[in-house]
Parts: sequence; C-alpha cells; structure tokens
Amino acid sequence: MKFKAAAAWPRALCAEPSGWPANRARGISAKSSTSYNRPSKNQESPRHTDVYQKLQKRFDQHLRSVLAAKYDLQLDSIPLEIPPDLKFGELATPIAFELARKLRKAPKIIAQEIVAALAGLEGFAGFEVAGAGYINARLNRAAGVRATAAMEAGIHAATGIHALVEHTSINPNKAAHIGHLRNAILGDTFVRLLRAAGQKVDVQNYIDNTGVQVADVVVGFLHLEGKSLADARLLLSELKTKGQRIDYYCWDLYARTSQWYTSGSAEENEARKKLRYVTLHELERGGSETAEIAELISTAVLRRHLETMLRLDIEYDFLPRESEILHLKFWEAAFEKLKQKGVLYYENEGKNKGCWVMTRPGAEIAEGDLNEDAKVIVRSNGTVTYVGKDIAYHLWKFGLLGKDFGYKPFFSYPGHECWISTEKGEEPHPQFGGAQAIYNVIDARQSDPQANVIQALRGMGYTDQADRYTHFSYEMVALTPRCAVELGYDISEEDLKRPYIEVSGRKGFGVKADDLIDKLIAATRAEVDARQTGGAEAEAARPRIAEQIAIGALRYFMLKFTRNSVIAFDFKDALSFEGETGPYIQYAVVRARNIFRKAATTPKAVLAEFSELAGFDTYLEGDAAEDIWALWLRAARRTLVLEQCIATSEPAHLAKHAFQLAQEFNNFYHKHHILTEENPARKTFLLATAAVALRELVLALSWLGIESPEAM
RNA sequence: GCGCCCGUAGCUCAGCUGGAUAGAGCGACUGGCUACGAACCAGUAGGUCGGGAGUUCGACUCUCUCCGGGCGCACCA
Repeated sequence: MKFKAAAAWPRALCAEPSGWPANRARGISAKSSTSYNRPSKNQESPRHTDVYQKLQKRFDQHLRSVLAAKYDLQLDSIPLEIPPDLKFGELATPIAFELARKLRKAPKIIAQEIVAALAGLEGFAGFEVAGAGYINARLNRAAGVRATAAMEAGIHAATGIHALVEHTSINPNKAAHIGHLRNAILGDTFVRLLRAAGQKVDVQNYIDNTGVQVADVVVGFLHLEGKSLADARLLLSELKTKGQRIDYYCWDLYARTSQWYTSGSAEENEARKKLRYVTLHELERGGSETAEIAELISTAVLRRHLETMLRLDIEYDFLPRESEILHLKFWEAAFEKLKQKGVLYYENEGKNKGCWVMTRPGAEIAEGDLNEDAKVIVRSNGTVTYVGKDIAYHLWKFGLLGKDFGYKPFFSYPGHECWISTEKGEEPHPQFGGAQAIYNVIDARQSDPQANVIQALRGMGYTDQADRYTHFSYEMVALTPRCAVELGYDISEEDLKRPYIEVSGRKGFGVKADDLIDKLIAATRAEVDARQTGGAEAEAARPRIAEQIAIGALRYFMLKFTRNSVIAFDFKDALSFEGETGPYIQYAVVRARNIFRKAATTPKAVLAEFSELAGFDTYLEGDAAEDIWALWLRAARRTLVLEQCIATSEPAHLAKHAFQLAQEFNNFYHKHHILTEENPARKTFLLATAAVALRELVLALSWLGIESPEAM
C-alpha cells in the first residue's frame, strides 16, 4: 500500500506540519520589563503571581533604580535568567556584559559596582559577581519557603478577557484517530491554561457537515450499499442495539468509497466523481432526502466524537456547523463587506478571469499589474471557496459580521450544556462569538489558508483582531513503519524506510482514538490488578483508577512533545507508564498522599502548623538540603510557567514542569524519610515540603487535564 | 521554482528574550525493596548540537550557504 500526501482535507482531517505562521510573532511581541514576564499583547498577566515572579520583579525594579542612580541609565529591558546551577544563586543577570561597551568598562568591574550598590533587598540574602561578570542573586530561602507554602491553590482573578478556542473540528464522516486526539488534547489543555490565567473562554468545535468528506460517505451509503434514508435509520438503530459504533462503520465505508472513485474504468471513474459533486451540491443546498441522510449520519458521528472526547475530559460549549454558515447567508454578508473594503477585486483577465480574488499575504504586486498568484475566493461559477467561508466565520467570531447563528442544546455534560448551530434557534441561549482573542488549533499544513483569513481581516482594517488571531499550529501524528506493520497494513518497501508514515482517513490508515483508549485502559487495568492497588478492599475502585491512569498516560504523551515536532506514533511509547509519562507524575501524587494518610493528618493542617513554625532555616542549608530547596523553588514557579505557556502557545512547557517537579519530589521522597523523622520541627518542615509538592503537582496535572488518583 | 518546518547521546525528545561545564526519558551495564508501595531511586558508558562561513565579549539559539528529511504553494475542503 502506498500513501501519498492526501490533498484536500478540511481542517479537521489534516494533522500536521508546523510553520510558525506569519502572525505568530506579532501576538507575543510585547516587550515588558523582564524576559520571564512577557505577556503577549492580548494577554494580561494573571493578577495572582507566584513567589518567584514577585521576587523577580522586585530584583528587576531594584536593578533599574541602581542603574538609574549610578549610571543614569533607563533600560526598557533587563535580561533576567534562572542560573544553571543553585551554586550561582536563584536569579541572575548578564546585564554587565551589555553595558560594557556603553560604559567603556570591563563587565566584571561594572558587575562589582552594581553589586556594591544593590545592598539589601527584602527577600534576598545577597548579591555577588561570578564568572566574567554575571550578577547572581541569592534568595532568603526561609522567606521564600514561607511565602511558597502560603501560595493559594486557587484560580486566578478574572482578567476580563474573552477568548475563543476552536479545536477538534473533525469531519463528521468517520471515527476520530490519533491525529485528532493530538488536536483535541492540545486545544483542551490550552483552554484550561487560559482559564487558569483568569480568562473567560468559549470552546468551539467547527463541524463541516456539508463538505466533500461527508458527501463521500453519503455516496457510499447511496451507491455502494444502495441504502435509502429509511435504511440508514434502520442501520443506526441496529448498530445501537448491537453496541457498535457508527463512526467505525463509516471509517470503513469512507475508505471504500474513496477507493471506488479510482477503481473503475476511466468512464466509470468519471461518472463516480460526478456523483460525488452532485451529492456535495445536494448537501450544500439541503432539503432533499440525500441531505437528510447526510444530516442523520453526520450528526450520529458527531455525537460519537463528543463521546470519545468526553472520555478524555474534553468538553465543548458550541458546535457551529457549516450548514448554517451557508443557509444563514454568512458569506453573503461577508462578501459585501469584503468588496466594500476593497479586499476582494474582480479579475478580468488571466487564469483567474471571472473570479473574485484577494492578494496573498506578503505578495508585492505593482499597481495595475496582473496578479495570477492571487487567492480565489469566489469561483467563476459564483460559488465560494473554503477560505471565503472561513473569513465569514471569523468575522462572526470577532463579532464583526452583523449576523448570528440560531442555537439549540445538543449534548449535555454533567456541569453544562453544549449548543449547536441551527437556522431557527431557541431562546434564551448563551452568547457566543464577539471574542477579543481567538485561537485556532489547526494543523500546520493549513498555515496558508489561515494566513489568508488573517490577511483578509487586516485588509478590512481589523488590525487589532488580526493581531489577536492565533493559528495554534501543530505537526501531525504519523505512524512508525513498525507500528503500521503491527497493525496489519501492507506497507511498501519505500515506506518501510521512512521515519514515519502519514495517517490517512481516506485510506482508512491509522489508529482510531477509541481503540487506543480501550487498549490503554486494558493495559492500566492489568497493572492495577497486578499491584492490588489500594489493597484488597479497594477492588471496586480499580476500574476508575485504571481509567484515570490511562487518560493521564495518553494526555501526557500528546503534550510532552512541542507542537512543531511530528509525533511518530508507536504503541510501545504510548503504552509506557514509566519515566517521563503521566503515570510517573500521578505516582508521585499518590506517594505524597500516602504519607499524609499514614501520618493521619492533612496537607492543610500541616501547612497551618508550618506557618507557625520558626527556626527551620537550618533545614535549607548545607549540601544535603540543596535538593529540598530546589523542590521548593520549582514549586514557586507556578504562574511563571503558566504565563510562558500562554505567551508561546506551548503547553509542553507545563508538561515538562510537572515532570521535573515529580522527579524532584521522588528524589526527596527517597532521601528523606518523613514518618520516621524524630525531630518534630524537622518533621513538620518535611511534611510541609510534601504538602506543597502535592499541591503544585495536582494543580499542574489539572491544567494538563489529568486527574490525580487516590491510589495506584 | 517559491514558502514553511525539522536535523542535538544507540532511540525518542527538551534546551526560554543569544549567556556561565549541552539536559531528560527510553535502551545498555551496576547497585538499592521484611516498603512513607520499586509505576521508584542512585551510579556508569554515550554528543565535533547535519557541514561550512559570518555577526557577537559570548551562538544549540541570530544571518548566509550547502546537505539530508517532511509539508505547503487549486476556481478542494
């Protein structure tokens, strides 16, 4: 079997390459005082800042005042860094190197002068010069620990920012696969991060229910299987009684139909393709039996997608559908505006003659010259392209269209309702759209169309909105050749030599999301049973625990890679529970909880007691205490990491942070036996250390969408 | 042809606005459980950061160039 790059997938389908889209840089360009605190232009930093950030800011301001007083310098940015080793302190700046030329002095001399002037600063133990001119700051450890212990576990104050995240957006014509999982997990995690930072976030899952992909599966029902609308209804109820999945059924049918288009004689193939477009147009128009079959099937598949994602704790607020974008004439409204603002122009000559086109971003065309490279938005037959519809949709997202969807409830979650678009909606309904910042979790292969949409907004004069439009792009999930062979696919010699093989819904080539989840749960269940997790009496809790661990493993696996690295999927890696994995972190949580259980106390009680404790300074000094201090220090960097993740749209940083925290805790756990500690003050201190590690681990995991089991 | 991404230890990947001796996991080899549960910990081996040039006090990080791999560049979505 050969796999060629699939052409034409709607956004949902493609899982893929990165590409920092042109707009990215703009979103995070705002300069602020320090390098660690760079909220993007459209983000306010959380009002609740962690201990490390507070000290960092204090150090930064102190440095500024010293530089102003001593050298009459006003710098707009002072570089601050986390030293590579605790022996260099906890905060550092190489500012002296930068000033060397300006002040015509050696960096070391400058550093010495600055350090002499720094004197005392609350929260700091001292400053010193190191190396060729670094200025290192040492924290007052006891004060840092006390402040960190007192950090609240809670949610940050509201910032007033209303953001909209679009993710998942799978074509409703087949089962979700691992590529879709990466999309949904990245998107859902980012939503959690924005919410943790105090933003109001709406989660949208765009449903292309009238596209070619749905048309293809409808062609399969009608022409390969000879099914009518009644037959389709019957099939759905049959599958339901047999406990089978319609999305799985469509997975195979879609692959068969795709093959069918090219498996006949030349005339046959042409006739079949024609059938495809006739069907597509029927779906777009609506009101026919064909359209009704499409509606029936795509809605059933959509429900399956929501169920699959719910297994991963992923929920949505609103499902805008393409059918409403068409029928409610969103495009017509957008078209008028685009013409008015001169973003679109009618092409009178060249290959795009008769089309309405727009200039691509970055194109430099002299006035009056023919631009054959322009992007076609309205075809010469009068129909609108994908990018055109997307422009209309994005005008709506920012509240700039002057039109709205109808809404009706579609899917109920324990805490809230997910709404879907409809022509004539119900009242009352929640307000969607009109966001201040939007994030589109869409694979990197769609950088170009995304850039076109942004370009259109900018061209219309909506530059603020264009600046707050983030294409949250990520690379595809592919299969390793070994994995493909394992799954029983027939792989060509050529493909066997490749590092990875692209998943293809059209070919039916890939790993289905539910299959992977089932497999993971079975594997964790076996572990949990083998370990007698929770003891003999806890047997009833094991299925739930196995599920928590399985989901933790899966979510962490999808989040540990940075977005623009291709994930070459392999069961061996995905089913691993050791090392840098979700279960490793969960295990650290369970260990911490067990300490409190055995000690018959709670983290809250311990922290209350610790707040009264004096004289624990000595436990933070000496070589043996370095690892304990390192643990506290990392725990103190909660919002620093959160802000970094938001500013760079990169949840992987938090995944790494959680892992390192767990690693340091495990190390601490091994070296310092708490329950047998005889010195009561020291015991309280060690318990407080465990309490803070536990608090931060549970919080970080929750931001990653991973639960913390009671036992494992 | 144009554009984007990737190339860091045997494998899979981190490495923040350029900064102090390049890190982790897995795998390999050693050692540690009558236990705050070993889904763990400690140690050893392993890298000319694809090659070359440049900018800089300083380059894995920025620029140029070459090599290798992937992906875009439709009147498809």
